[in-house]
Amino acid sequence: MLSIGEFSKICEVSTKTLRYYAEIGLIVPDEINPENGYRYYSIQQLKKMLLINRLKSYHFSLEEIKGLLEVEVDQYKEKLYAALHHKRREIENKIQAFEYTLQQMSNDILNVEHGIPMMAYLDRIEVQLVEAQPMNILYTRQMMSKEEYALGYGSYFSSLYEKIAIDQLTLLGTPMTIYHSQEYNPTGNDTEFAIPVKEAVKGTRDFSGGLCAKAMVKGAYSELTSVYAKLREWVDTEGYELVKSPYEIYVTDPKQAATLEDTVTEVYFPVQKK
Amino acid sequence: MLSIGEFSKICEVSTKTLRYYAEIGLIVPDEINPENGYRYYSIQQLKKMLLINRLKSYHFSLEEIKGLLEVEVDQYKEKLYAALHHKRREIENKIQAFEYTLQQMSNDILNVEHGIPMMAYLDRIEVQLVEAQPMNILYTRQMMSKEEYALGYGSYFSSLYEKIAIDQLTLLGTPMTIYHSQEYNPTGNDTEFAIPVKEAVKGTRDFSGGLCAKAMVKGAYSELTSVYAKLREWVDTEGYELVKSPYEIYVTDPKQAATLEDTVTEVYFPVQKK
DNA sequence: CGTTGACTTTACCCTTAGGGCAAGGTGCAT
DNA sequence: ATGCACCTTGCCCTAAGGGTAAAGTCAACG
Repeated sequence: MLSIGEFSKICEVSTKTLRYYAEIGLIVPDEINPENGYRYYSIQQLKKMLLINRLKSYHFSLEEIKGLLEVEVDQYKEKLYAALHHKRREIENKIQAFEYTLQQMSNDILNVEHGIPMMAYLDRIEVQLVEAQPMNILYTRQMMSKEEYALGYGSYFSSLYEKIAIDQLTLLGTPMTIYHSQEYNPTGNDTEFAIPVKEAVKGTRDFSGGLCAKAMVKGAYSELTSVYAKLREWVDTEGYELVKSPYEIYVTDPKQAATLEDTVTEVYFPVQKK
Repeated sequence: MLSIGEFSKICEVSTKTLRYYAEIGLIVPDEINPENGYRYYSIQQLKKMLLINRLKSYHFSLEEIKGLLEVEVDQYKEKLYAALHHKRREIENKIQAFEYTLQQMSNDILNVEHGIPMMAYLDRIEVQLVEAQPMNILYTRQMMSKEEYALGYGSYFSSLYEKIAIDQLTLLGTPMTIYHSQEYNPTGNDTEFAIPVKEAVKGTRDFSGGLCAKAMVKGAYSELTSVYAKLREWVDTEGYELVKSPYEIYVTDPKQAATLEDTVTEVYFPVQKK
């Protein structure tokens, strides 16, 4: 039997950590002296502790590790296998996210190097008041979570284009997205994908148009939230109010644009004077 | 002036977050109604808030962001530039660390696929009692933190080899490291790098040898801590005690070994019967 | 046998970046 | 006047321990 100090030195974890692990039931000393409360660990527990350390180094949470260690023997192998694969995916995703961050950063670093303040582009966003023409649109509408958003964005337009091709409809504009949810809801947003067409067949509807505050975004979508902020600010300070769902028009088809830099998106806020 | 709710919707942050930011002084509403405590944000604060959001997306902590925003105008550009570069390095390091983790994991995943328990290698570590021969070693000794460790590990041996070449000394063995610190200290450890040589010139000393518990590690160093654990366990259960500093001998010169898999390291614990 | 120093115990507060909930006060529209 | 949406403060919660304090315990040394 090893005292907590000996055990901690062998495993290279602090005694504090060992007490914490005992508290949460991750690894409880094999023996506790009932007189003085001293913890004693067995040699067999060494292997368990080293396994915990390894799983920790793989970024498993203590909760996850505990769950894994409590699995019955006959399921242990499968569960461990699944957990490792799942964690690997998680880490790969984190790496991807970090790499995306690096990309975003590099843009701002370039700007700052050239003496351009990071948020300077905000002042270059121009808002205009325009009268949007009513149209007939082919549409599909559903709730979308943030993940589906990045994933299936293109596929909805694809199915619309497919229908246009099959029914031999006449294109009258570029694709657009209409955001029907009042506020941003992380669990899901009521989103409509649409393409203007000439023929008023089934699956199409009127899109009413009207007075709109309009802003243009060139390049990456990452600045879109800022454009929304800018539009809302404009609507507020100019004494208008939002009366229908905001929408975006993808002037250059994202699938066709050679580089991301060339894409042009227009954001519309249907408004009226307060 | 915008109420906290309006401001929060425009910037896409929660009101809770805005109150928290006011509390820590990151962004304080331009006006607070002294009668009812209502917070009112100005249009100008929008840009600041959007900048905060962007810096947050670059994984700056709120503390760091606050520091950046408080910098005087004449230093702002340089500080921001430095901070962005520094953060980029941090993220690159994180990616590297994650990629290293993936490598480590892949090994265990393979094992589990083949039905080998993850910690099975522990049982294959063999500990022997050996009598180490006394030697004469050329040495250099200093405190090393964990970072220096990974960094300058090779350079210390390089300088020893250089001395051997210049003074035309005769090599009698492969390089070794002696750990003089009793316990692992994160801030720095008393570490000695040495190479056995024939000639007892200045810069060399006697290395006394004696009874040792010895274990061998093949391949990656990542399992070294387990080997230390195993050795300590062995020393404990067999009734020995550590009497001098543990040391490692790199049987295959790390610089020469074609692949990491081929490297062989021996770990020695000088012991005596209790 | 007594004392000292090393080791151990529990208990409490601290960390990040807010989320959740409750109780109570306000502003605006009907 | 009433209702409802909005706002306020205050308290407790998160993950994985670190730091410190006060008090009890162990083993070795003289």
